[in-house]
Amino acid sequence: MYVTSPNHYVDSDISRVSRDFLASEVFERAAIRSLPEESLLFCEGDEAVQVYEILEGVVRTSKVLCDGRRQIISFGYPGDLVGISHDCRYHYDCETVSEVKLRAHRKNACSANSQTEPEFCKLLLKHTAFEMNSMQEHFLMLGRKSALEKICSFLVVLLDKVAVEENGLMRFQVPMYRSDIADFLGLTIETVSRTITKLRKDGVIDLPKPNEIIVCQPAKLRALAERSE
Amino acid sequence: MYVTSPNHYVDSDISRVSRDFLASEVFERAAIRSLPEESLLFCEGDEAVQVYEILEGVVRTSKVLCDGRRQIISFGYPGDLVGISHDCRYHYDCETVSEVKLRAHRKNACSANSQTEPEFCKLLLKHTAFEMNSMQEHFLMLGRKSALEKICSFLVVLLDKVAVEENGLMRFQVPMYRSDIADFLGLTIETVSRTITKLRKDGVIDLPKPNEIIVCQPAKLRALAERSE
DNA sequence: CGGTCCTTTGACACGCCTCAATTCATGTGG
DNA sequence: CCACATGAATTGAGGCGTGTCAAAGGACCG
Repeated sequence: MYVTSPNHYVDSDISRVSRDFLASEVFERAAIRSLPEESLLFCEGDEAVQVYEILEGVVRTSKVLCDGRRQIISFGYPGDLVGISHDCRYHYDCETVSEVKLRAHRKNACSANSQTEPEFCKLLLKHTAFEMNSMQEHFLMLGRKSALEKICSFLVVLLDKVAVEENGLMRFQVPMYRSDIADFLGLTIETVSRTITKLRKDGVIDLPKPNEIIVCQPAKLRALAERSE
Repeated sequence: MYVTSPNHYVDSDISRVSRDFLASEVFERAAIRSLPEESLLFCEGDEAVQVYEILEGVVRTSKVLCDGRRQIISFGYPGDLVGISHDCRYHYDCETVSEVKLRAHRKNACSANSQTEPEFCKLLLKHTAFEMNSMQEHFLMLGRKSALEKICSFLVVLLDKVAVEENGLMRFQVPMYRSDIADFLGLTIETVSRTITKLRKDGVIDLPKPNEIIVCQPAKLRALAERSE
């Protein structure tokens, strides 16, 4: 999952398409695995044999600098693929945020044969090309948005992705820690917390629990995601 | 071109591979075009018919927010591909930085047929997967590095990519404006200028002209790219 | 020589970070 | 069922890095 601005040209069915296609029997039977929360799926540098498809739960992909600074690349939700590699090495870490169920496909961009598996290659291509668009949107946010805009953009994405209506209000879970959000948005934990508190005090959102958000004013949240004032 | 940290697993031949392969006669004869500096190649939203391969010169790809804030996604150097799209729309602008010669290929990720052109699809896949790695490195920089680290990382990439030795010192051109560098690194023009001046005063680099850099202490430059002090 | 555009430099403000303490949520053992 | 421990989230005070605004310098060109 990447934080994207509203004026993008989304092929909104790509993840569904991916899921259906991978779930089909075109390829070898894929192994389904379950992992508890906060467990490591793979590391930067590991041999990238498999591509993983998230079926349930949330994962995070990240890179770290030698001094410990971390940048979370993306949060992977059901339907997302992680681990695609062009050279049979993973270039980032992947860990579970919550309990996760996933399907492992024993082919990758490097090992797939374009002659015998053209459809698989085309699927991976569409997926990576689509993901690149999302990453480009995320660039804009990391490089050019304020803390408030970043947090609001992040919440808007979750709102559109996983929120459920309840008494006319949209409610959703935030399964990741504040530190994950901070490392995803290029902020500190404290700034994330302060910004969320500000949104709560302004009546834009409500926080029944730290990991649960109710959006009281979705339009305002979306507006704040675009410009600071 | 993305700013990358040194501890990445690079298939350093990918751009050469791309160039050789696309230059071959496997596909239809591709049109070669020349463009003057500061001209528009395509816009976000345009129909993405073609993929472009840079032969000479430098291009920049960028996205802009409605209020004018801009983020440069990448600088494209000879051997790079720009314009790959999964849904036949370009999702960013592409302009020339210098005079540019390029080859236009009349196929894209969306229009290519994986059955009849498996090699082309595989090539695009390898290219996009490779570029995703570079973008992930760039995330780390945008989100977690200081101005000094950003500038040094940027200069190190140029050093490794285009510098030539002269009297035992590495020298290279910086074809883009300070504003381009600023929008690429998520800084302001003034901060870019101040940081470059600091590097000059510290004796790490020399600036015979604003657009020409001599690296006096490459090791120190590389060290500064990793940690602020 | 004058105009234009880019770059550099300076003064100042402010947003976010740092460090530290407090509050809160959750789980455990008595 | 309630103290206590643990780890996360929140809140506060203060400093620093980078942005903002403005002006000066420099390169290039007609």
